[in-house]
Amino acid sequence: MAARAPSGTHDVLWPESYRWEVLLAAFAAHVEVAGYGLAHTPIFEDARVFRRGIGDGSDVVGKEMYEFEDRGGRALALRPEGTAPMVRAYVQHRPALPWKAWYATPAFRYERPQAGRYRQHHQLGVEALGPEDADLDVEVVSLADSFFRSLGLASFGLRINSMGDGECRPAYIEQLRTYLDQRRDQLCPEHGARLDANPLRALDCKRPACRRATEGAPALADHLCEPCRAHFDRVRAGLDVLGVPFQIDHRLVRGFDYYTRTTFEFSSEALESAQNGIGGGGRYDGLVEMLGGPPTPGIGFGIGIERLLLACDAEGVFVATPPALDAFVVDVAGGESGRDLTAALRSAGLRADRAFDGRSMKSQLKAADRSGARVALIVGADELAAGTVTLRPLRHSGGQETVSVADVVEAVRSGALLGAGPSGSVGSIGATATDPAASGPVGP
RNA sequence: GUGGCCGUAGCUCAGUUGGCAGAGCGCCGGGAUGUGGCCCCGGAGGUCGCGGGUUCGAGCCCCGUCGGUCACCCCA
Repeated sequence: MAARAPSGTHDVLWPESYRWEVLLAAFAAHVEVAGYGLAHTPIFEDARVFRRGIGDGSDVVGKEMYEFEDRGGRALALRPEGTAPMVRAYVQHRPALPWKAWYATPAFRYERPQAGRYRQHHQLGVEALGPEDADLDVEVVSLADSFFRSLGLASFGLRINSMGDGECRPAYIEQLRTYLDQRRDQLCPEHGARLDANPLRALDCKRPACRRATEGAPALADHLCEPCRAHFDRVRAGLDVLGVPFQIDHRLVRGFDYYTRTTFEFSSEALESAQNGIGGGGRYDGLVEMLGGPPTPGIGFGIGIERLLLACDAEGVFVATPPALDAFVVDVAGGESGRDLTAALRSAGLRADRAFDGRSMKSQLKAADRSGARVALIVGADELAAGTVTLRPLRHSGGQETVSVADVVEAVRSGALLGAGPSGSVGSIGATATDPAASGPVGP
């Protein structure tokens, strides 16, 4: 039996991995101009970091966490999400507030894989700690929205809700519990049983039974205390002014217990599959305290890279094409000359590859063609004797040219015979990357 | 965790009432003396996921198992 990646995990190979590179660079650029700095935290944490923050009763902690004991008997867990570790890092190091950080990380959940759902997936996200200001909520939400749009996405929706705070939520939960208690037999088995632990979950349930039973349930937004109501109003007004379209969704509860006030979720409308949530987040004003820090508000979002790219595929946007090689070296005269020429090209900053194993010229040229290089540099017995190299364009049918060894690097660099100069070194995104003319082959 | 569907070459798949394991693409080589793509010829590559059963005989039928995939729940 050949070895293979564990269930629910996947490899990202070239050229798809190039797309990931460009995506990460784009995200970094997008959030760093807004003052967010990259933070790396461990891929596993003391399991209590998640139990306390996300909540024992949540699905993610209760049945999906990858928990293990290390050789020293410590209870650890692979991170199921990005926020709790970042907040743990804040509590431990106490950087100055406001603390604005971003991350890119794998996340692990033991679930049955399906389209758009993995046991190891990858998230991009930001966290902003300190301000209670509703304008920070607006900043964080619009940052995600504008990032999606910068990739070319257009078919997605944003839903927002307010979860209230310690002041108003307990009273609302009692009201909801009373309402649902009278309809307990109508709820689906799972949420009927969990009604006492967390009745909010029933609002989020998609089963028709729960759906019907919660139809006329009181909405949290109608029971917010004055500060929470004012906060929510200002968030909505800010999004309106910035032109970020959204819908209020009273059922939007989300699966982590730490959320307070603003919660939000982005869904692709282009994805056919069931898992169409491409990003989500919310405010977590109590989380820092739960992890042993001083009362400190915070808000953040996470974006699922795999789902985001699936959504891009569905919309036909964010097509990142790796830059072509500048040259491919073919040597049928012993190999020394080709070896040295390849090294010289690379030292000069050009993208160059070559053939190995002394194959026939036909074979080497075939490899040159497949490589996507703009030009083949051929060294045979004649060139070796004359101290020259033959430049053969590969992207169009023009003639070839003989250049002295000393002039080869400059000839490739200047794009002689090629109809264009050498390719750029780093990919770009958005309009540039989605425009085939900008990243496709060149030539007359 | 539950359910549907599917496991044949590197990839996509065909394989008739059970009777010699195939195609396309890809890969390697060749098409005279030094030239890629298009075309032509040839070649390599398989424990038919694995284990049992039925049968003279199983890729095909039966049971189990593992894997993949989609869906539920939940989430990125």
